[in-house]
Amino acid sequence: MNYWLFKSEPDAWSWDQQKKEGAHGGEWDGVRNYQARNVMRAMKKGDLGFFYHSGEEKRIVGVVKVVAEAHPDSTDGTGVWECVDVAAISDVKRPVTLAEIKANKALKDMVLVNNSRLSVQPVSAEEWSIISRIAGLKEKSR
DNA sequence: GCCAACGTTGGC
DNA sequence: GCCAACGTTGGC
Repeated sequence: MNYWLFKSEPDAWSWDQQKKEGAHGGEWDGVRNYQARNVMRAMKKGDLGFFYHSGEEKRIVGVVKVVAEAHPDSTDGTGVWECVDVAAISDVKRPVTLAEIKANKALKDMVLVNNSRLSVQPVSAEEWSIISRIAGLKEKSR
């Protein structure tokens, strides 16, 4: 099991919209960055990810599950870009802000802290554990 | 609104 | 293959 973080401007694609897609989920489409694409290629069905709102909010607001592994992005005509499908599985009890993450020494190596521009990121098992505890997540979505 | 960081493009 | 110019992202 690996862990990830999906970043989105809520104006472009919000956690509410993600939840409305239900358990079946939908494409994490629109990514046009090779590094982010490669991160998605490494994902396996059943992996978990944090859903992060960038911009005004700058906080983790939910947890998603990878429900389909990398496949061509239906919004791309060139055949270059791929995406995974993700489904919302849980709200966080308490959102975890970027400020909190930055203030936590154990999280100083997070990609979110060091390469904030990467829109799809890996999260280590340790980082996942720390944040999910702060977020008040239930055991099954850790 | 500004700017740093990063990626892409295109001329050479 | 290098690098300047430019565009975008996202935090502040």
